[in-house]
Amino acid sequence: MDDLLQRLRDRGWRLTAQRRVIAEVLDGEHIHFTADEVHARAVERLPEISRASVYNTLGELVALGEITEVTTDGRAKRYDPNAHHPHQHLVCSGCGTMRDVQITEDPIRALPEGERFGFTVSNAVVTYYGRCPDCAAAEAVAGGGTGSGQARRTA
Amino acid sequence: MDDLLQRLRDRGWRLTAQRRVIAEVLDGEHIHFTADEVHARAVERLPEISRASVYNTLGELVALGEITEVTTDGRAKRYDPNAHHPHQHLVCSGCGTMRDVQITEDPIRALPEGERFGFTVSNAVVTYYGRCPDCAAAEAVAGGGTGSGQARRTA
DNA sequence: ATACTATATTGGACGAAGTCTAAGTCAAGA
DNA sequence: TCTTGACTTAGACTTCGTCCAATATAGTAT
Repeated sequence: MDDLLQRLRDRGWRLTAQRRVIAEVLDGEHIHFTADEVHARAVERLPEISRASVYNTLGELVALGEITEVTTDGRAKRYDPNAHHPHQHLVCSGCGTMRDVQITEDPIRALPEGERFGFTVSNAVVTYYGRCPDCAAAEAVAGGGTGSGQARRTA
Repeated sequence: MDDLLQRLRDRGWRLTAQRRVIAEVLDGEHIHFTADEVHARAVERLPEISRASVYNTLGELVALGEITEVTTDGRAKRYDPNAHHPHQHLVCSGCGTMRDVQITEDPIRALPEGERFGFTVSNAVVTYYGRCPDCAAAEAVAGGGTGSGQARRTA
């Protein structure tokens, strides 16, 4: 973590209390927080920190390659501190929880030359969706619906 | 397209002018529109159609499996009418263009049992990122910058 | 053809997520 | 210590999407 702060200082970052706290929050957990979650935890240590600073700092860390932005569905972006080890994500379509996973093959090899349309393909993001044990259990209790949820609003 | 409307009627859909127009818009193009783009095009044919109806109808079509919702970045969701042929997406990180692509392997098989953490994995989404020929050419002309741009806001 | 009713539509209020701005603050170097 | 440009802040604003009560209407029964 000190590594992170040192790297940032080396790149000309001004080290403010806000940035330090945000770095600490990201470092402490292996969870992928949303910006609001980062803010909530930062506030515990530095009550006057603003949402804008959290957004600014997260954006800068992404631009510097220190963290990765993950957009799974239409919900809030999540920030993945584990940017230095390539991995994919497994997301619960019930509650949105996200886990890092390692896969056994390079997905880029599954894309044949004839399907590249002249693109220079540099990156593949694989996201797995499913139900986490908790949500699966909650569903089993709630009764045997199809599980896809919310086919129609109830007006 | 009549197929689509027929399928929907068979499933008990009430066929309204609004739904017909939305289906027509989706059918006409191979582009993946946002909800607002769908609305804009629907308004041309049925000026009084509301945003709410577009959102409702798109949501229902997704729930019925007739179209697919695609979220690439944190922006508006896009709707992919090509839901009956499984495919993945190739996105240009320069201009955002998106193409449908077919891959040769089932990505779910690349996720070992030990990496599933008790989840019931039902779906895998692969998104390839790269440069389309146009953007690559533009870069070559513009000179050798890193191209990732915008490291810091200029206050 | 008419009436009926569950379902669909509408506009607008509301909410979540994120961006922007102008004014004030402060870390780091001279 | 002084200076200054980078950083932070509050809050207005934008975008995307959802929800609601009131109204309209497709499809069916009569």
